[in-house]
Amino acid sequence: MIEGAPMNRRSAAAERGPARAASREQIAWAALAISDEHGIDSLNMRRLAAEVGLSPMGLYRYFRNKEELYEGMVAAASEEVAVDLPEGDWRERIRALVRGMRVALERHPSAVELRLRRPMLTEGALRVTETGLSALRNAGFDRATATRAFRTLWLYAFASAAFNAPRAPEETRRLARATLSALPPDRFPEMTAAADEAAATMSGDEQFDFGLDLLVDSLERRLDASGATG
Amino acid sequence: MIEGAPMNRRSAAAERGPARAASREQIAWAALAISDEHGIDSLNMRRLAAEVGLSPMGLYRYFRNKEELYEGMVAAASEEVAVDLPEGDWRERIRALVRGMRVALERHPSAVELRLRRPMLTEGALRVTETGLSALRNAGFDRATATRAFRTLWLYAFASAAFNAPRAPEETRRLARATLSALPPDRFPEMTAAADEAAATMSGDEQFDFGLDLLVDSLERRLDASGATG
DNA sequence: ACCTGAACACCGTTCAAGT
DNA sequence: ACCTGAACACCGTTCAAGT
Repeated sequence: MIEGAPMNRRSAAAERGPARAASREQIAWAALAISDEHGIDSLNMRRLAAEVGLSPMGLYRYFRNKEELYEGMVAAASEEVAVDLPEGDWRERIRALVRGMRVALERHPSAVELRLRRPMLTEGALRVTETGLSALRNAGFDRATATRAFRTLWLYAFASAAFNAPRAPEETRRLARATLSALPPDRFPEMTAAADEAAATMSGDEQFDFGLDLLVDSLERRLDASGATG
Repeated sequence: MIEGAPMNRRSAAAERGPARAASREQIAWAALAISDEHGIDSLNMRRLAAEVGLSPMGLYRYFRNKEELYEGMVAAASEEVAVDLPEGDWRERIRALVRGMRVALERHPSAVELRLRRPMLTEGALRVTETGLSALRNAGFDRATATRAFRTLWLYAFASAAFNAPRAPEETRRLARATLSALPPDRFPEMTAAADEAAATMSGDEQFDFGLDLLVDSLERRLDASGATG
């Protein structure tokens, strides 16, 4: 929960209209649901208002404008990242956190798109960073390295959710495979030969873990090196 | 050049109107310029038409609809990635390519945003991938590893351009620093202590190179390992 | 055949009018 | 004081009317 939003409206006038909205947060979730399913451009105030049982203008009591609604959506989505990490090895802890980020972000592609437009320092997002920094610091990284490392992992999770999670993975792969193998081999020798492999890298757990392992392996190596030196 | 667009309109009726558009590509570049500077939402057909000296409806002779204009913009931006790599060490070659991607993408933030909505297999983009795959294959990676590795590097370049290149870097850092250091230290001990370091990771070459080195170092290690084994 | 202005169906938001 | 419907200033795109 981000703030003490009014949760007591429903009892007052519940029967009228469909699914009457009770709070900023509930409206933000409804907005997320619409734009995750139909695309961010299909979210409009009139549609959202109907969804939560308000007049279009009624929304402006909860959000000053659409931009503020967007902020609420990002805040809602970032609440969903799991921050209870397994005990034990720091590599497994950080891997679990980054995997959890990706899962949550893939569920809310529109939140990723909104985050792209402007950094949003919501409490949910800060909690994730705090958890990641803490895991890395406890592993033995100095403060500067830990912050740079977490930012890199954070970027990787966002990138995977943003670019490696198409709405229709199978269709995307098929299209990519067809396009690549139809290229002129004299100018695109590698891609025509690797059409299948390239299509396979455009989504999926295997690709995600490949990159995550690259990052974590390097970090481990640096930690060992600094431990040997200092 | 992506296709043989008509380049000979200017001579026909050049004097009328400001900067009369001569081709699909020139219009796409004008659209990129507008949306890179003022944000993708500020790009509209009426404004673009005025910019290139056409009536609003005149644009529809070049692009069937706005979506097709978007495609043209992504195609134009991907032409700008440098694919002439330095001779020598594969690590320097691949680093140069990924750095070049980031530079080009940062110049065209709106193209990154558009690419997010849908994969776009333009010739310029495919040329970049072909170059990267070729560099990795020549270094000795097998086909499957080379494609997964390039996809990871590709993701990293896009993520850096998308999330680590704010329109106003200094203001973003200042805001982040202020927000983080104002957090309650009992619940956010790491972030309040690392506010300066965290703000520094939100943009800049140092952060970019940190992550790029993590990836390239790991790849080098795998190459050595596979060479020792096979 | 080519181009265009008026028009239509939207959408975010203001504002005066309701209770 | 709270809510809302009409209205305004947009925007993408259709379509009939111009040349």
